[in-house]
Amino acid sequence: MGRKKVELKRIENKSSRQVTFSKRRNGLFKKARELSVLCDVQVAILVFSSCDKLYEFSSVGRNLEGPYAMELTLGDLVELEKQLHVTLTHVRDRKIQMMLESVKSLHDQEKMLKEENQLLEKQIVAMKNGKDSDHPLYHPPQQTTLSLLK
Amino acid sequence: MGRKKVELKRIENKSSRQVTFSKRRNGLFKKARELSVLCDVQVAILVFSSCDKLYEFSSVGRNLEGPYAMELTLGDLVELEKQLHVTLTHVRDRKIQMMLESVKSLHDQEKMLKEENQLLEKQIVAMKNGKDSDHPLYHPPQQTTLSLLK
DNA sequence: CTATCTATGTATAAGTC
DNA sequence: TGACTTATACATAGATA
Repeated sequence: MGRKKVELKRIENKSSRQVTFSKRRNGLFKKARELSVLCDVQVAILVFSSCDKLYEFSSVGRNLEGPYAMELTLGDLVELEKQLHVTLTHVRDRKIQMMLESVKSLHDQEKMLKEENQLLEKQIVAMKNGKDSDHPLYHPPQQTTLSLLK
Repeated sequence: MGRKKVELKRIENKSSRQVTFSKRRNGLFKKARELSVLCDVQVAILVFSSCDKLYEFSSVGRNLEGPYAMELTLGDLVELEKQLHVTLTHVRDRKIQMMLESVKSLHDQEKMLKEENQLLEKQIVAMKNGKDSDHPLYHPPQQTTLSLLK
């Protein structure tokens, strides 16, 4: 849509890529706004530049102008939450996955540590049984030791 | 962009609204794809029709096609992580927060368990020193016990 | 970088099948 | 319903300031 037909591949020249980004981003948002209004739908767009910037567009709140603006859009929040959930799911979010794995790993480690504790306690019991009873002995607390180490 | 200039307001005729929705939605997604490719950015679009349908577009995974698909884009992960962070911050995502708390809690518990283990080992050492040396004793492995419990 | 200009490529509203 | 067609409106690449 310009003087020349543009090839569909990454624009290598940095500055013209930046210019194109700015132009087309605005164009995209405009189209989104139009779609939202014309067809009475909600549109949200997230654009992540390769640097670190986030550009967002959202039609949420489109109908919230005027006297009802302050009415607190609980529905909108719920909607956003749904949207986010879907986004996260569909964008194959790796972070969630990594965190889930992290959690799992921690659970595993926790389990191992608990087993180790049991082993050590058994060791202690075994040693206790194998010696004189007048020795000062370790009495495992009835509560879990965890709470004591708090 | 058609035979007539269109007014920017909700299209009242249901069927032409549907037609326009379909056309413009595709157009929007195409534009998004182009923006994504040309400017090397990631774009996600969510469209919620007034009924209950969700239409999505996402450029994530754009660079994972072809022979390099398996090369694992660490950069993409980092990117996603950054993006996600920003997104989550912006949209005040609860899920991540809960997971982070869960992770923290597990870390805390892990720390406590480790401390407990140390305490128990000290106990054992103390008991060992307080008795005859010809007793069959527990020898803490040089490797971490964790690996043994694997 | 930001803004504007304009030739040209695209998107799409209606129309037609 | 879609799938094409076509006339037009719109978006925008490159140039220029």
